[in-house]
Amino acid sequence: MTSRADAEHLLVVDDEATVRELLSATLRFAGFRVSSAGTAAEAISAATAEPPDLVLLDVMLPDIDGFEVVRRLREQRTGGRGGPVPVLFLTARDRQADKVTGLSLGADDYVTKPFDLEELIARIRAILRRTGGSYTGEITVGALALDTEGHQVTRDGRPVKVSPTEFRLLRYLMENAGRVVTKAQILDRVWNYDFGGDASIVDTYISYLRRKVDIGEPRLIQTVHGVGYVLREPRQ
Amino acid sequence: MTSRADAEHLLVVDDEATVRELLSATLRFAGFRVSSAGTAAEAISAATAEPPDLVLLDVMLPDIDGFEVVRRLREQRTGGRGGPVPVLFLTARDRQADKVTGLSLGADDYVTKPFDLEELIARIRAILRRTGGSYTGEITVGALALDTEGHQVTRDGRPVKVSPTEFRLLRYLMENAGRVVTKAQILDRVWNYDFGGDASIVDTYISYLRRKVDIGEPRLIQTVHGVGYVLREPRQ
DNA sequence: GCCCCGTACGTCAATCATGCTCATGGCCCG
DNA sequence: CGGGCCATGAGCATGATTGACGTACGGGGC
Repeated sequence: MTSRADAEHLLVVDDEATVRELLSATLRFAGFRVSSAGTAAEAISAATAEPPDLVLLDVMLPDIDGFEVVRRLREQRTGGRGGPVPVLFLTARDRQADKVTGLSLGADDYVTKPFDLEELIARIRAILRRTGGSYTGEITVGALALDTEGHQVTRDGRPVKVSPTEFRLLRYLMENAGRVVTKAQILDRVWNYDFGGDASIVDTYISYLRRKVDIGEPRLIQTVHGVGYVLREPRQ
Repeated sequence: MTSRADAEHLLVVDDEATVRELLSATLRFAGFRVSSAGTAAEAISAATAEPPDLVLLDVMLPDIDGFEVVRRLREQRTGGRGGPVPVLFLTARDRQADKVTGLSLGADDYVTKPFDLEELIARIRAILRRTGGSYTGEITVGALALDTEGHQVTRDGRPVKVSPTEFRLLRYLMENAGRVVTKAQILDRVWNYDFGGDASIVDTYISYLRRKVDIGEPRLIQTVHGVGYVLREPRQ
């Protein structure tokens, strides 16, 4: 799944190496191709070398500010698909956010640090979808459909009401349909990274999901004893 | 959705880089192609290079005043569609407004800073519509219809009286029908960008709207717990 | 033209209602 | 027997609603 040649190409720009690496690793795992840069100058040359489909940009950089970077990127129309590169801003939660808030309404979006990685990936996909990428807002497995933009789940076309956590869990399972995911992976991706509780919460939520969305035959959410869970359509 | 080659082309002229970026990002997201300029001289050369369909012009520029810019733009008949370029003036709320009002130059319009972005986009579309664009002034979702030009809302054909803020909120929800929008997004787009208050005001206005326009079945304004709100027609 | 008043609107805070999250623990299956 | 399943309920976060207050605006009287 990682780094296919046709995968979307992201450019991560942040001066903190830790953040940069965390992001790069996560995004690569999520199936993107990722470059990174620690300064504005690096960012611009990287974008010139290989035009990204999306730039993740820390607003506060050591050399010049993020807005200036955006301007320069756009001057060179470095968008991987022809148009201006969309930019997702990374910003601290303080008042800097306000400025960016205004700035970021739309193709440009923003997230405040510390951010939730699932959330981040969702935003990235939303932007790519809007700017002509190949993502559709809908994932389908068997009779189940999940609309990420509308936050709606349907089974055989009928809407099913699910809570936010249930939604995130189901989305994760559907994104990884056919692949077994461990409880640890689920905890990492679906719950906040600072979640302190017990992993058995995953059992509980799997149970909730089964009751709500997996009541018909065939069963889609399957347990792999001692390993984890997998959502798949049994072979026909 | 962004920046198709056939999208309307706007030119943003403002000497404050922040405002310029704010506008550019927002308008790009709204589907326009956008150029920008920080001075009158830049504006004129940009308009010559690629004739815009509409100019957004700050009245107070460092080099020469906005009206002079308009005169020069029109001398060169730089309108993207043949006629004189329509201009949307950006002005402070104080005395400047009167001057612009007095101008009353046909297709032109003005907004006072601080403006809310939804309002701005609506005005832009209104002008483009008048000058030959393709936008219609009406949005419909289910039994609800909203006339962006006449500032009128009807439910099953019967008019509903809504306040200005209620109108902007409903318009935003209708423009994003089927997509969940967070309270933060609503605050960003529906309230002035310098609104400092609490996000709970959104709840309040949702409540107002429901009482006024969402009293029949099926309910169109739905709450997505922990995420935001969405206006949609339930599946049939 | 000026002032006064009433209405409408926007904002905030308090209260109430909802429903979500998560720990616990008993039972069952592999 | 360990791992998984799921019912239960406490505590908490979120949302809905309403009332109160301040202000802007418009109309009418002087």
